[in-house]
Order: sequence, then C-alpha cells, then structure tokens
Amino acid sequence: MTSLDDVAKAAGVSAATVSRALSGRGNVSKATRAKILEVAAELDYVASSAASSLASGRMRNLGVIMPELHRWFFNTVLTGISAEATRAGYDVTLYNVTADPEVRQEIFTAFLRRRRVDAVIVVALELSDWEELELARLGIPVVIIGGSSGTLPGVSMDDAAVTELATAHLLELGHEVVGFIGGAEQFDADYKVPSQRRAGFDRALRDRHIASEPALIGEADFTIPGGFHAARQLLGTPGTGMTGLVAASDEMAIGAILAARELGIRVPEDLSVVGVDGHELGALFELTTVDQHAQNQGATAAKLILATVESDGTHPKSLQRSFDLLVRRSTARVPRESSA
Amino acid sequence: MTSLDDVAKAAGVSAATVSRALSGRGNVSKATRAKILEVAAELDYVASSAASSLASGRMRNLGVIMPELHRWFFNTVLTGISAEATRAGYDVTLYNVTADPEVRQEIFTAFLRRRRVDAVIVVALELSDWEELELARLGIPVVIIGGSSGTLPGVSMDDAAVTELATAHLLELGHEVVGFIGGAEQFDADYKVPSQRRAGFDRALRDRHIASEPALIGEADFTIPGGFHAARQLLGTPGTGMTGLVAASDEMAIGAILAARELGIRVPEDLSVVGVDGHELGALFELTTVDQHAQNQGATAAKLILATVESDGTHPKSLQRSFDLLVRRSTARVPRESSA
DNA sequence: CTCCATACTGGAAGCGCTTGCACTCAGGAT
DNA sequence: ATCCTGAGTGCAAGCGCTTCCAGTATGGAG
Repeated sequence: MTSLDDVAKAAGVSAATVSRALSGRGNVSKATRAKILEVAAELDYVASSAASSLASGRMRNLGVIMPELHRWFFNTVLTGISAEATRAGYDVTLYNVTADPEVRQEIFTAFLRRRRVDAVIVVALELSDWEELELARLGIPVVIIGGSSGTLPGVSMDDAAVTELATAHLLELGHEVVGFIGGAEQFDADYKVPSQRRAGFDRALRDRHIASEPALIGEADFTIPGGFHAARQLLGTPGTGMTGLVAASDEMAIGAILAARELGIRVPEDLSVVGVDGHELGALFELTTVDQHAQNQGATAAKLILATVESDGTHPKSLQRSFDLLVRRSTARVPRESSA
Repeated sequence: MTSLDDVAKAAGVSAATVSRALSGRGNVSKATRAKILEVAAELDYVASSAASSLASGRMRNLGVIMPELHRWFFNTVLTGISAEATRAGYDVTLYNVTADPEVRQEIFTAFLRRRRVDAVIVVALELSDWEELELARLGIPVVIIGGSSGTLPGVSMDDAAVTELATAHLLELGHEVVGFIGGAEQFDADYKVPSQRRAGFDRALRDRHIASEPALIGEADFTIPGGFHAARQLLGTPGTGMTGLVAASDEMAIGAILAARELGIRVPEDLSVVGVDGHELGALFELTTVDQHAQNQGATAAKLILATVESDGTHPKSLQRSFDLLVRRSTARVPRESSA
C-alpha cells in the first residue's frame, strides 16, 4: 500500500504538503497541488481512513440506527441517506437495532461509543431517556427521522396532519362512515407515529362533528398482511355502512384493498381507501395516498447533518417535511345510496 | 473521553497491559485483568476505533455492497448480515451501488480503498473484471452472495436448479403448458441470476421433452408491478392453453396472481403459479415457492467471512446454500379438461 | 528602497492504540 | 542447588496521517 510519504517523496515535497493538497485544507500553490494530484493518481494513493481519523478526529462516516429494514419506509429512507452520504464522500454504517433489548443496548454503549461516526441519524425509533443521554454524550450531531424527541432535532412530518388530510379527503368526497386501520395499542410501544396518525383521523372527524365509531377502528402492524386481516374483519362486520377507509400506512391500505377484493367489495365504487406514505406499490393498486417523500426525508436528514458536521458542529435545526395528497383511483365520491 | 492511559493509571498498570487485558491477546494474570475490567467499566472506557485500527490493522468492520435496498432479497440478506456482524462485534458499512456508473466506480476506488473494512460481502452484483481486480487488490476476504464470480468465493444457490425444481413441481402436477416470467434480456445485464433461472425452467421442460413456447415467456424486472404487467400480457393472449406459470421471483409471482385475479382467472383452479424466493408476502397469497432462505444466506456469508477474518485470513470457501420447495395453495393438479 | 503581510512549505509533535522485545520471577526438571 | 521455561509485565517504537509552528519567499504598500 502506498502511503502519504511515498507520494511526498515521488512528488518531491513534504508529507505535510501532500496532506494539505489532498485534503484541501491549508494553502498549497496551484502547481504543487497539480503535481501532487498527478503523482497520487499515478501511485493509486488513497489515504488510510484509520490514520486520517486518528489524526484529525474526523471519520467521514455517518451512523444510521434503524429498527428494521423490511418495511418500505425504512429501506427507502436508508436509500436516500446512502445516496447523499456517498455523494459527500461519507461512508454509512448501519446499526440495525433489533427487538432484542440486549442488542439494542449494546449498540448504544459498545458500538456507538467507539467513535466511529461523525454523526448519527436515528430512524423511527422512540428513544428512552437513557438512550438520548447516551447519544448526547457522544458529542456528535444527531438527527431523528420519523420519530420524536424532546431534546434532539429531527426531520419529521406532522404525523397527525397527514392522516387528517387523508381523512378530510374522504369526508370531502361525501363519505360519512369512515373506518381507520392503524397501529395496535401496544404495537411499537416505543414509537409514537401510530398514535399520532390515529389522532389526525380523530381530529378530522371531530372537526366535522362526526362521532368516532369503535367498531370502525382496526389494528394492524403497518404491513400488507396486517392491513389485510384488519380490513377483512372490519369489512366483514355487517351493517356498519362504512364507505371510506383510512389506513395509517400504504402497506396496510394495500392489504385492505386486497381484503375488499376478496370479499367482493369494489374499490372505489363500494369503498374508498386512502393510505399514507407514497409507497411505490401504490401505483399498481391505484391507491390514493399522502406522499411523505420518504427518500427525500432520508436525503434531507443526511444533507442537514453532514452540513453540520462539515461546518462548525453546532446542533442541526429541526426541519418539517412537507407531504402531498396524491389522488388516484382508490377513492371516489360516495355513492348516492350509501349502503356498504 | 477517557483513554487507555487513564485506565492504565487508575488501575496501576501499564497501557500495554490494559490493551492486552481488554483485547484478550497476550497474557494477563486473572487478578490484573479483573481489576482492569472493573476500572474500565467504572470509567466507561471504550477504545477509539481509529487508534485501534491504525495500530492493529483490524477494523472490526464489514463492508456490504448492494445495488439496491427495496427488493425483498436485498434487505433480507442485509438483515441477516447485520445481525451476525453485530453479534460478532463488527460494524456494517453499507455501500449502495446505484445505477450511476460514476458512483459505482467511486465505491470501488475511493471508498473501499480507504481500508475501512476487514472484509467485503458483495450482494447480487455481477462484477466486471476490473471490479474483481480492485476487490482482489484490497487484500481482504471477499464473499459474493447471489451472484457469481470465476475467482471469488461465494455463498450461492444453484439458480438454475431452483427454477427447475419449481417447474418440475408444476409438471408433476400434470401441467403441460407452462409459462415463465423472468428477467428481460437486458435487465441487469450484469447479473446472471435471471438467465440462470430461465435456464432451469428450460431444462425442466427439455427433460420432459416439452417444447419451450416463446409466447409463454414473459419478461419483467423481478418486482410485483413487473410481474403483474408481464402476466397480464401472457394471460391475455388467447388460446395458449397455459395452466401453469413459473415466476423467477416471488414478487413477480405475486404480481402474476394479482393479474390473474383481475382477469378473472382463478388460482389455482385455472392457473397454478409458483415463485422463487420465500418472500414473506408469499403467505398472504398462499404462494407455492422455492424458499432460498435469504436471511440465512446473509447470516451465513457474514459468519463465513468473519471466521476468515478472525483466523488466518486465507480465503473463505464457497458454500452452496440449500433451498426447499414450499407448497402452498397457489399450485394444484391440472384440471381434467385443460383449457385456460 | 524598505517593511510587512501573505502565500507556501517543511519539521516535528502528536492522535490513542498495539505489539515486539526485554526483563523479572516462579516453579518444575535435572 | 542450578537451569530452563513460560507466564506476566513494562518500555518504547511505531501505525499513517494532520496540523501547529516556524521559516522562506514574494509582492504590494509606504
């Protein structure tokens, strides 16, 4: 492996100058820099990250903590982060916090404290006080996506407003009996998004003075099968007169559409379904949804935190992400005689 | 931040001894080690990875190169790798090679050459000669998953055997007109799995002396929408008499089932559909498939390569993964009068 | 024609660990 | 009793960069 010194010797300058030329910090004359760049390329020189990190304290590495990778939101956000990090020359180190509490704790103590990353992005994890403290103790910028924290900045959406918008869409179409599929009471106890989304649904109903009907509320785990089963039960309940259904995630909405099809309920003629996410499968099911631009959320968080790292190191600011209602064919005006 | 020296002083020993006690390399008396461990815990000491890496040449970091994260296979393999790496105390650095050739090249030159990882797992990427060379030049163990290489070891499946098994299953059920949905000729030009899977299908037919019918071959990109569109075209073609359909991935198989439903074709009464993967959504669609234990593939690759890293550093051996036919309700014996 | 700020450059001191080497000290073999 | 072996420990030399500092040259200001 060629080292800095090899380059310095070959270029006839000191190691210090090579370092400056390659990193862009400090002054180097144009001619010298050109010469060094040429020699470095010739020798295929790439600086050792360990040496560079040790000397400078900079890692050029971004940590990402996520609870899982299967659900669309997570891998989409991760894709966004990764693209942005790569563009900036940063590596991405993935910490997959599993359900195992020991693993989770290990991540926060052993792994993160090795000082391997310059910054951390936490995705959709509700942090315990202890965890926030550990994170703060790292002394590096932290940004939260799709979760909330009293003390840490985040790139987030108003998760209540999102379902409120979805619900309002249905109400405006004339639906009066609207159901909801969201997180189970105990689903992801440590993740507030489900309850927020539920709150938005409730709010929309309340604003129109419509009573929330417990029989119209289903619980699922945000996946397609989860939505399928919850919807089948909801739709199988006779006499509800439900003509609209809001799902707190697109995956559940898709599950609901599948359930409706199985039961011979036409979407949107008999039932309007709206989801939340902007899942790529939505197009296939012509699903009306509230797009939360997940990939963008990841990219934005990465950009935000990398800017912080590269500049002073003050704490990044929180950012509110926008979202848009994307109307497709799974929602329609309520039929004249509304009887499900 | 507390350093090794702090611990050494507090424990009344030399830094060398602390290092040995904490890393487990070299001899330290039981009493001394206990004392050091106690002090280290007390001081919340965690070694700086940069310093440790620089001095030892070990990174405790595993690189993973993937072309994408959305498709089920990828995030499932990654989950398996991550779990295993975490267990072993290794970080996972993710390199998401996008379609952009510049980014791809950048990963192989700039990123990987910083010597940040002890080993690399390449997932479902057909490497160019140049890339294999670059990888070899890194001088670290490399393992391929779901791709092939003449020179690099891998954890792989016989991708032809898999579809052969799926196809044989259909043939054994009495189906004689069997269609296939696989990769487009130019889909992932640099990824051989699609053509292998096609080859397995062809082989199964040939073994039974059944001619392969071009009209029964569909092309898609391994996703649900892709499978949907390909299947709709295949199924929409009148007079083929097709009663069985093999999809080269579960996602395409699911798309095909959706297409069949839309066209009023019953599965499995009118059409048997079999996929390949073991996708978690398969259960919902009662999809018969060939389970390739993807998460296991990831875990196995990680275990394999970490063992190599921890021991001598000789090259890891290739491993052939097993796969199992998982019969569910999407396949059935061919109806008496076979006419689609 | 001086003087001084500025642009470049090199020397050298680390960054915080790991590890080869030398040393001491028991305990077992002779 | 002597020698040898090996466990246990400390010293010190790095690992390959970064960056502070000091030194030299250069150009414009006075």
